[in-house]
Amino acid sequence: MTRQKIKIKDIAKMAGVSAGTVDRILHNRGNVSPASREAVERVLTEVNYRYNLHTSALACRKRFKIIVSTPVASPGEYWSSIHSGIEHALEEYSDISVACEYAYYNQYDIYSCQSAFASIPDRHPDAVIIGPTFTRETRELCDRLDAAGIPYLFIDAVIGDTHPIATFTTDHYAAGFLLGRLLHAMSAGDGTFAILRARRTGNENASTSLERNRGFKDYMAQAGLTHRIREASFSVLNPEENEKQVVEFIESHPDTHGIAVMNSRGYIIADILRNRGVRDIRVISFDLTTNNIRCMKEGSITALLCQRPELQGFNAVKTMIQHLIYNRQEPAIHHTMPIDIVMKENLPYYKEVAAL
Amino acid sequence: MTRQKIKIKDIAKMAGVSAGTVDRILHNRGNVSPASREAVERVLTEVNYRYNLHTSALACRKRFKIIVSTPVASPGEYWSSIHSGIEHALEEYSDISVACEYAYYNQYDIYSCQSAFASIPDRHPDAVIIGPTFTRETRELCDRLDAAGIPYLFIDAVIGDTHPIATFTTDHYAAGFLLGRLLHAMSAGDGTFAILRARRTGNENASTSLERNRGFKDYMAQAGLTHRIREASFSVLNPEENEKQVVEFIESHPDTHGIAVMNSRGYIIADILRNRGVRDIRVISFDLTTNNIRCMKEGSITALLCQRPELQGFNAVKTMIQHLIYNRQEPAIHHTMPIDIVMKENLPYYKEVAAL
DNA sequence: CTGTTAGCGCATTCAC
DNA sequence: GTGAATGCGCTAACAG
Repeated sequence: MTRQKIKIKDIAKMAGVSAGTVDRILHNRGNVSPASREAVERVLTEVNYRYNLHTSALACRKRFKIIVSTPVASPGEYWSSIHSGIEHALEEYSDISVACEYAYYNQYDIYSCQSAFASIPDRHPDAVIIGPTFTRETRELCDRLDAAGIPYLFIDAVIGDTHPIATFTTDHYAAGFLLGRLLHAMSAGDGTFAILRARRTGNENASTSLERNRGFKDYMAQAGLTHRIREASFSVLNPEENEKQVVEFIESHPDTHGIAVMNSRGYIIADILRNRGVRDIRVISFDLTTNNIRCMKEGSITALLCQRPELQGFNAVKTMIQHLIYNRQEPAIHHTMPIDIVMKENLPYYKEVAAL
Repeated sequence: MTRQKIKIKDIAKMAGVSAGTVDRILHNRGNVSPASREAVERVLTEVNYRYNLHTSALACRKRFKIIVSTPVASPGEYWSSIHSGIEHALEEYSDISVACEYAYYNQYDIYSCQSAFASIPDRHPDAVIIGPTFTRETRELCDRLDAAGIPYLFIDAVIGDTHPIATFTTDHYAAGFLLGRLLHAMSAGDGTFAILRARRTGNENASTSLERNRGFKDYMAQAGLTHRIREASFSVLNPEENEKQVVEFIESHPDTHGIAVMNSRGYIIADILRNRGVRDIRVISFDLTTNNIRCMKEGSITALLCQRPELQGFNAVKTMIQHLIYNRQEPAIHHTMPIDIVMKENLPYYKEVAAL
């Protein structure tokens, strides 16, 4: 069981070649004879060589610049958690010379995205981490990065027809389905379920909530409850208007048992209900944002579904660093993050950044 | 914002001493004049020195031996997940020379624990990771380790009057409370709730289930439902006896809406119910064991509460490595793991070891 | 195409 | 108590 740590020199010796040759083969650098390649590759199948990221980084004496381009992060909100995961990873890998620069855009303003993306290739990053919103703009950026040979990966959402080295997302459909299941499981009797949709000016990246909606409705259909779904929308930007609409909805649907809010704006609904003294409607929404946490502590939000944004950010940086140092083409891995069900009782233990 | 990376040489220069002196102060190795110490310590309060685990490990060229002593892990069960977290950490920190040796014991046999623990100090480990069961035996081991100056930490449970460098546990009380909340939220009407307790020969470490029980009952009391709790026990070792008892219980309590199983044996109850065609009783239990996962997929277990065993194992090793390399007394940190609520719908995303 | 060799950056350690 | 020398595992550069 004492599996010795295999080093490049060991492999070289076993294969009857030199360390340099092994290095060239490991990194696909070419300039190797078929005979050497074969010898080394046979040894590699026999031993369990784990290459050493840190010394490797030490020796290659490069400094890497990663540009992170995501929607602007408001403190306490979703993207801010992703960024804290990114910062956490930079700490964890602080022995490797990586610096992150940010290129934020306004996720409701396509022009801001265009201008943020336009500058990225000119800044000559070694890699780019993209939190995409607009399909066309993202695709254009990716085309330019592909052309320049700059690796990139997606975080939170994926845009098709691109070539990321990895992706980190949640299965939003499954999350919506789960929301349906939870809301149903927690609601007795014949009440109805409302989907309250946040209206927002501009081209909001709706695909996330659309997927969640689809999942939710599929659950309800499967449970034979489609006829018990009501739908309405409320405005994020106009609180007064908003409150009126929500109250109106509730009053005209007194049999509402549960409300699903398919983005992180659950607190808006929860606050309105609380202010009106309505306490028998369950509200389930998404993401551990400051406001949602407050509402959960107050009891006005029953549950939140969360997608480990810190871990996404952390792993994005980790993966990119490994790619940059190992510098070898590998098939992209698509990571699907866990969906955590958070309630008042297990909330306290989700605060810390999930380690590692 | 370009926080420069501070190195030991920088500190030495700032304090007007040599790098060697800074190193000795950082690691509390003694042989430093008070003047130098003070100078260096003042600099340390001013700059944010992050010491570099990997170069440090590289330079100190030591091999560490960690002994991991836990209950025997059956494949697919709780301790096995902890061990996979440990193995994962060894991979992640494979640049640092650490080897783990195991010293398993049978958690139902106090003698096996005694003999496993007895041999540990003689094997001269650099550190010990303990998954404790028996209070007295553990305390004796810890005394010997304390005397020998060998650091240790606890995983999964904590024994008092000891001096671990860190602990990793779950708040079992909170988990029991949450289980009560969930079971209640998911059960309409006036049905009753059953606590089915697994009976086991030998001195089972009951403190975990006791805490869960307490939390569960406190939730029920708070919700004014104490009178709706029923209790019974079943035998883990005797399946036939077992089935008879459970069936009897169910039949004599036809108003049972939900069953809480306060350890990972939920599948035993779920299987019995399923075989009898009982489908309207919710079963909630603990841990993502193979059998519980199967039952959740089949729909016979409604939810599982889980405590990230992989992460516990991972972080235990990570923390110990940092301690060994940094080699400096720091106050013990007691980590409380998140309690994950896992249902059929979010189950698939919990399979992978939570990264980093 | 391959072997050799000189660092990389840093913490440690050993002669003074 | 100091400062210079050492070496970790790997890569890059170069001479063959």
